[in-house]
Amino acid sequence: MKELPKAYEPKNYEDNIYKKWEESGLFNPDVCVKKGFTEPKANYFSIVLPPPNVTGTLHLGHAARLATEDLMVRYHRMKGDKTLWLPGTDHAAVATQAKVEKILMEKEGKTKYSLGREEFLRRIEKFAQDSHDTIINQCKKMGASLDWSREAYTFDSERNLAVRTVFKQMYDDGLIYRGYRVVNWSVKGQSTASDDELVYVERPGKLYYFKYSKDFPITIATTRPETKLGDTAVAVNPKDKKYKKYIGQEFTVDVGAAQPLKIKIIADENVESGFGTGALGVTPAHSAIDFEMYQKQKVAGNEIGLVQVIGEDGKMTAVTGKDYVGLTVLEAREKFVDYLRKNNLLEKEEDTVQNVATSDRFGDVIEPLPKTQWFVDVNKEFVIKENKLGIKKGSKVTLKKLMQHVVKEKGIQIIPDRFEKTYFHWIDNLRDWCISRQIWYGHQIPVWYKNDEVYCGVEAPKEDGWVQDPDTLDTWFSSGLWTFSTLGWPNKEEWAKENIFHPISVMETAYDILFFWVARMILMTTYVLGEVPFKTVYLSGLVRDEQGRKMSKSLGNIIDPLDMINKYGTDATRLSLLLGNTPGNDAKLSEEKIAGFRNFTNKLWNISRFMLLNIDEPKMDVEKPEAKTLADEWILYKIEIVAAQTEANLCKFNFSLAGEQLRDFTWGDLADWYLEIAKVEGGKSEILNYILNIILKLWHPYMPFVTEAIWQEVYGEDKTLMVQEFPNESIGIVPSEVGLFEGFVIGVITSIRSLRAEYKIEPAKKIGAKVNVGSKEELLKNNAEIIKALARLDKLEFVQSGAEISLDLAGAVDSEKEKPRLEKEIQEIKKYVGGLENKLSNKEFVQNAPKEVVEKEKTKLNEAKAKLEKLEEQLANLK
RNA sequence: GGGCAAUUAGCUCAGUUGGUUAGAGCGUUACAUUGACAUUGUAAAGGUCAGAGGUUCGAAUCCUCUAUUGCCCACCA
Repeated sequence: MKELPKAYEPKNYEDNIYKKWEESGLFNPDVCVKKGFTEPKANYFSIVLPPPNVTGTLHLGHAARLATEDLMVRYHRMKGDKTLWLPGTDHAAVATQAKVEKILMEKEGKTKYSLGREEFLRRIEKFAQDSHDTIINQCKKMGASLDWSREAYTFDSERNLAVRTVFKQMYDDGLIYRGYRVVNWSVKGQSTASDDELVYVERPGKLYYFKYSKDFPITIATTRPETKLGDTAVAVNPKDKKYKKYIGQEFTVDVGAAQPLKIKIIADENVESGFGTGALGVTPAHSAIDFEMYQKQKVAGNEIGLVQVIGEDGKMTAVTGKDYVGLTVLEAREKFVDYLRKNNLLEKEEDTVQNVATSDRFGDVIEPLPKTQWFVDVNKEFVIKENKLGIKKGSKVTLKKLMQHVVKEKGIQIIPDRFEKTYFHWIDNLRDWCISRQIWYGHQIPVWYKNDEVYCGVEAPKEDGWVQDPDTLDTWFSSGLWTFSTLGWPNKEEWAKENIFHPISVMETAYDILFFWVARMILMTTYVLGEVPFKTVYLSGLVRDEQGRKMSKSLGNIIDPLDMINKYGTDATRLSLLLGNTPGNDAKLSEEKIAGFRNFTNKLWNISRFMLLNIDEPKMDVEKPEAKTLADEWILYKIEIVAAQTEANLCKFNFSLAGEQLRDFTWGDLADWYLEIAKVEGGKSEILNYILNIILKLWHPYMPFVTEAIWQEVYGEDKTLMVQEFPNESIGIVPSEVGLFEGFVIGVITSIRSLRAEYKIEPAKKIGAKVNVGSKEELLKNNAEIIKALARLDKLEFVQSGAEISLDLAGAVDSEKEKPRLEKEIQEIKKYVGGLENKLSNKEFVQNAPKEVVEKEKTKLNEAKAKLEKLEEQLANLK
């Protein structure tokens, strides 16, 4: 007989257990094969960890990723799949650089420029390394069974090679180009930002109605008067009668700045006649939309000019003349409005709400500016090579089409599927992807210049005199390669060995990076490998606070997973993230919830403790034992059901449901009912041993630490639960019989209760009836087994005599209340039967519905009829 | 402006293709507790399933509209 400590203390076990797991090497699929836990030819199952940024520490979002993925990985490992979970971290270029810059300024009062590129990068590297170590240790705290031998970094040399290789390939295919475009410029960050990195903020603004000059015929409206110094056209809707006559005309207007403006009147469909004055001042240099108009005109052979009036420093440029140059945007705005006012050109000022684009990383207002940048062309056709996407070799495709194709053709399944719509919608609106950033920390663009020559290559050109493009790549460029760059690509040998894990089985991530990351992986992988990056995308919701708010420092509502682990243990923290959620929906989390799961962890511990007290000699491998009593049959049936359900739901990604069913079984059926019966019946060593093993295995993917702790306490520290075979018991009893057993248990419990009352004995405590058992007569008549079973509780000698004479089940049924209930039920069933008969007599239904459905309906009808008879009989008995 | 969701007990949420009496956890209340577990047990109270209409023998579930909330995309000059 083994005895466990009275309560489970996570701290006494967790770190130790993790260390042992790690030392065993079993997180590595190759080791699992070598040690014989996995068949060499087993199916593979692979996940890559969405690499956490090296800027921060573990937050609940990470914890949720780790818990969910570890759940899948541990399940598949136990099932015998060759299971790889690949860890890594992200260099998060902009975020990391910004953070280090901030620290540098605060601690040393220095800027990156005063340090110089090289020294600054060294500082970042050091920061990244420290931060990396912290976050890796935190992952380990969560119990994540990641294969650390394969750890990768988005900015290490292997990944850098992959990035350069892909860049070169895309460049050669003409999919990457350098272009002069209006980009999102962050003055504060001194860098571009992609469209996805913008956050729109509503601000009160003013809409100014004005004319450029007295003799200009059209009034225009703007919220940004200062940019009007760079206007080169006025656009109107071609259908607008009011302005039609002006289209094509050219005006030269003096606006009090250095140069008079040359304004052409152009037509563009995108101009709404109803908004403002129906005419739009076109500023090609400082508005993405206007720039598009400019390009459209250019293609049509109508050059309208482009004047940059705001510089990268956020100040007015020299072209604006001595009155304006050097002024900030706001100063210039005031000055220009002043000018308009003085010259009676300002017709109206209107208060509006402006939606201003700000930089996600730096927080400042984005200044659209024209700049030469690198872009990925998503609409350019190229010839596709051999591929596994079901597209004919040699046909012409675009990156956009590839991205649409794989999801449309179900090469990739997105869970929940409503996100497919979002995905398509996003792709429809996708514009060329600006991939160059003016940051220092990142993959430098593998392009070199010499005089007017341009060279793109995986390696630098050998001759002297070439200068590399100083820009670096958007982090998502390297993240997009993550599923295969971590598996050795483009190193041929490595890739040949590791590509058995590609495509990744499941990409599990929160829905907020569907576009940033998931879409880009699809883009990159289909293009580079002609293969999908993953078969399934499982999108989790975000973790929010109790009131559904985002967790943030300013709200002070952050729950630190490490605090929770300290207080309640890792298993409880994991459960709180896994249970009570549905995919794609945000989860609300509170400390109370975690505390609740701590209670459950301890409950499982004590269930095991009790079982062990009643197991003679625990064995790791136990065949399914014989049931000696009906209670045994019932619990053995129940555990089979729950094992089957768990397996099915884990396969269907119903992680929450599976866990809840397991919990209900463990706490409800097993602890509250069966173990209580076991106290009375006794002699259950084998069955308890069998059940203990199964529930520990079933729970292991959810609660790896407590289950492993119990396992090792019982079977020795050299054993590990982690690679035990996951239960796949076959179900030997047909479900219709379960009612009988349920009835049995209820009967036993009810009877014990009343016997206790009647004979004033003290049988097992903590027993009670909670389910309606039907009438006393029915119970006695239909369930002779129950009486026999009661007799089998022979530890209570007097039960036999009591049972034989009369079981007082009063209280279970009140015939006064029972009668109306039965009548109501009969009425409803009659209706139900009527409906079914109706349906089945409907020829259209019988002919058109699938056979199984018709059969199912017939079965339902028979069942309902039987039930109806039974109920009518019951009612008759009552009368 | 376009799209996607949500609305079920005091709170947080389930509810698997429409089916008999809508569930769980937490909270509340009452009772119990000596040997697995107070990190416990048994029970009770608490729900016109947001509202209105429709389809159906039958609707929390399907359809339409309305209201409220949240999110995503686009951006209006």
